[in-house]
Amino acid sequence: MEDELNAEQREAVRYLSGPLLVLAGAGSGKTRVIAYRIAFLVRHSGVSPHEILAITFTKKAAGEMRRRVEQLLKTDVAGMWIGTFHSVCARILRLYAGRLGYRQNFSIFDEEDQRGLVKEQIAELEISDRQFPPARVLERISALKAEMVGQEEMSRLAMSYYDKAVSRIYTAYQEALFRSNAMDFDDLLVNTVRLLCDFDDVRERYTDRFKHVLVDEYQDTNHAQYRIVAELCRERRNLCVVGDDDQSIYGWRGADIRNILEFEESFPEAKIIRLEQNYRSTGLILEAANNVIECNKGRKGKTLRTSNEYGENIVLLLLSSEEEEAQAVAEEILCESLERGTPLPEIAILYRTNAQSRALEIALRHSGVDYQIVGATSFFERREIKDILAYLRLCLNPEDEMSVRRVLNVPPRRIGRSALERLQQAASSRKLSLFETLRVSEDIEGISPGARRGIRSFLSVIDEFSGRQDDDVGDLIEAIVKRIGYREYLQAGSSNVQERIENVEELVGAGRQFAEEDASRREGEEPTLAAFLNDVALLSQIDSWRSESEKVTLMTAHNAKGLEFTSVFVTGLEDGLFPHSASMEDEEQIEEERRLFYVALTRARRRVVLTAAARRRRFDQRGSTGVSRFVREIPENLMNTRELWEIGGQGSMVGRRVFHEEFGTGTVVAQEGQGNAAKLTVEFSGNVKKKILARYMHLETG
DNA sequence: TTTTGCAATCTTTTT
DNA sequence: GATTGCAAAA
Ligand SMILES: Nc1ncnc2c1ncn2[C@@H]1O[C@H](COP(=O)(O)OP(=O)(O)OP(=O)(O)O)[C@@H](O)[C@H]1O
Repeated sequence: MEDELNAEQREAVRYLSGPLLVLAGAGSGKTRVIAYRIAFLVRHSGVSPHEILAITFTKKAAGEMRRRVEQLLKTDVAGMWIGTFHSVCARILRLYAGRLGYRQNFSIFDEEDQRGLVKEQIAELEISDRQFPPARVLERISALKAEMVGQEEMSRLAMSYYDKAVSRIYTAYQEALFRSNAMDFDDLLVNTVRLLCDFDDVRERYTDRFKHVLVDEYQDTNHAQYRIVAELCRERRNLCVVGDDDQSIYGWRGADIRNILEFEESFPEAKIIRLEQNYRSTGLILEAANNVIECNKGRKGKTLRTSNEYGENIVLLLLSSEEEEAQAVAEEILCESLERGTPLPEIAILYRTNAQSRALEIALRHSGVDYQIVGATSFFERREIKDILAYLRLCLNPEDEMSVRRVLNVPPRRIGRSALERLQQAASSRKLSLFETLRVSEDIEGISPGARRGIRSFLSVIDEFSGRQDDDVGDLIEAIVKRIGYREYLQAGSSNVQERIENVEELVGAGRQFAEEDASRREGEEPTLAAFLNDVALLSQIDSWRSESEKVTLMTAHNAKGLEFTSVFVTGLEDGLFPHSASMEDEEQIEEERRLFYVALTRARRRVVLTAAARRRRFDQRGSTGVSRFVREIPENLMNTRELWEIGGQGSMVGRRVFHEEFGTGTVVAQEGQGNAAKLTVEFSGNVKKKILARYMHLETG
């Protein structure tokens, strides 16, 4: 088994004398170290799988890791805990949430729930939601939680008007969550830290159990996650983390790159092993990627070499519009697949923002290239699915206010805005949860008889099914759908009836499958409704992706983290898009964008194609956009540029920066005609104006 | 109360 | 260019 490792990897696999950081660049076999290390521990160090905790970035990565280890050991490792921080925390909290005053069956609020709840608090506090957009406030709250700054601390620290308002919202939000017996994503981490710190017996249970802890993608952990790791390793100190500071791309959601940069300070006796051999990419791709990432400051600094072939140049395609860019990508993919025989699943199209997928989809469909999109609206985010899930959540936890609000009147039960308002008022004046208020709604004035009947019928549904939480999940879903007449409801109203009904059937199927799933994949956990809801709430976008035969994959660069493809297309490489304009004011944020570009480049084994469009339709009318600065950081001799853009393309060139061989750089002030035949009036430096045919100009790329 | 239609606002990335 | 929010009509 060990001959599939190089000397440094082997050292990392075998090192057993305390905290270990494997710090290494892209494609250097870090993830492989984790898998082999687990196998090594089990086979040669007498560690039982049951005593190992491994953290991956996604559920999908966890599944692959488990499979890899089982392949190496040729036995199953059912007892090993492997999953994301969030799923591991949820599992611990299912047992111990009671210690923190929650009830066992707490709900996990997804982003939509969170936003709704924040919004509600803002309204209740009579704060302007124009001045404090819920999404921004939520971002802020989430960042605070990731940093483990509690409400009390925040209210003490808040000095500015803005922070004081955020602090009040934060407090109200936490109280509302607690009233709903619910946790958001951040609470899962924060509450686990509290549990491990404040309850010795709980901590001991897990520190006794987990003799070894391993963490992949350590560069994207936040402070709360660091605390969890630190608590779990407090005594044994058998910790192995792997990561690459140059691939830290989640700073914007609270990930703290210092976790990896300052690992030695946190764990003073730590050993650091560097891997310098890249097994994934061609020499040229690596050289390009290295040149880009070297523009960042404050790095650990790493060497990365490869003995793979040097390979072919990167291709840079410059197009006039988003549509042409997409078409060019589609054509290039057809070529590649026909001429070189690259299988479509070995090709990925990456982009900065999800919105970019649209044009690509149209072009691919047009060219008859099958594709698969990661992200977008996933199955479990569809309205009909979330409706049913809300009922399931209520079976376990009727205090879940967001779910009550979601489905109290779905299907319609004549409980409209006025009735809901009454209920809400009564709830807050009597200090009851919304659900409890429903129970006593008979004594509440101003509710129409129809609405009263609706409330009774809603309550009877919930009562009926909360007694049946132990049913097979699939059966339970089917029974609920029947009981509330959900199919009929869909049939009567909405668009896409067929599709929606099929989705409901698929959910029933997913429930059945969950109930039957073999125990090893669940690490010995029972297939309870709570476990099902956990799973669903904590799915990540990439989890639904399986490399499918004869399909190219489209996804954001973020989702491509950790993956590899023979051929990678990185699209939309314009200043303002990648790097994104929202990140362009701040040097640190630009560096994160650069790391993201580095991640994108290093996904490729053999071929990289970069594309940019001169014009792009966007509602927030971006001004002059040139080719991304990141592209210009790649040495020119490593790229073959194909300028396929028509300089005067469709639409106006006025305001664009252009370049002329003789006169240099200027700005277009007027245009007659279209395409390369257009006559452009260009103002060059020193107020020199010239009228020149577009075909003699170049679009300024920088 | 529900449905429909228009308007405003928004997208950067996601567990 | 779509989704969500709000107002008016049924
Ligand atoms: N010692 C080795 N010999 C041959 N191939 C290897 C070796 N180690 C790793 N690889 C291969 O190199 C590729 C990258 O490995 P892996 O995904 O573990 O790297 P990584 O450092 O986690 O990458 P990244 O940080 O870019 O996600 C994989 O295809 C893996 O199979």
